[in-house]
Amino acid sequence: MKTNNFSIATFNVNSIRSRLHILIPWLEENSVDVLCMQETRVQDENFPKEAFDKIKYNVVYKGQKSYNGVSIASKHEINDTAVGFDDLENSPEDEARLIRCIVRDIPIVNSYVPQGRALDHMYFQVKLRWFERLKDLFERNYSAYEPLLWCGDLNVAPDSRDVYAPDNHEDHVCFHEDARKALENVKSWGFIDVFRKFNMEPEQYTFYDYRIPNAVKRHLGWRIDHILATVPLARRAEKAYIDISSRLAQKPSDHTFLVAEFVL
DNA sequence: ATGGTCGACTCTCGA
Repeated sequence: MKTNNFSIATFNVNSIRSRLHILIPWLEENSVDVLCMQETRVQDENFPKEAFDKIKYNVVYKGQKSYNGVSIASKHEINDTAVGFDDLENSPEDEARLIRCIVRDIPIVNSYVPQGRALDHMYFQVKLRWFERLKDLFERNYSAYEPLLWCGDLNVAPDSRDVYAPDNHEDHVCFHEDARKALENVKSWGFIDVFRKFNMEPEQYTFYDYRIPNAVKRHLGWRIDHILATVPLARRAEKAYIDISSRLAQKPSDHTFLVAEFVL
């Protein structure tokens, strides 16, 4: 029976208006229940909602001019949408990086974690703090013993399998020990890496830098996009996989689709 | 070898 199946995907679109030619056909073909998007890079008044209306997807979003921006699309009703953190530090940028909702009674948190720029940059501290604030948000609003999905571009490769030439990237903001520990600390609240549950091999990447020639062919990528689930949901996961079609397309995104499927 | 390419928007920035 199909009725108890639940599928979710995450995709850093790197400008949603420039990626509709990939995004809309992909949704029609893959028909996931939920798609979490990051880096929409569009203000709310200019969000291409009609494209989702046409294929019968509901969509919620929060963006900023030129940078950041997050969105969740679903074939189902989207309930209890909220943006940003529920803390005193919350800023407009946070709201364009964090959106959450409930679909089919499953809470979904979609985040575009700050990249950090450089180890000695103030923004790297902002990044580390972001993971602490996420953990606080999970503790305040959710239970590790109930279904919950945390998806998005987390800008961290969790271990040495998740980046090419790991020895050369120990001082990179997406692989530095402090960044990996910050992610690990949030995971320790009660998340399972759904992709890793099914795929143990190294070199399975969700991001390939535009600036590296033939990065896909040469396996020069990063696994920085993630789908994490609390234990009661993770144990219902059936499969998870990376769909690289978006990186191979004409006018590709630098990120791929990441998909997870559950039997509820 | 320490670059490269995109996208949005100014003539540069962020990834």
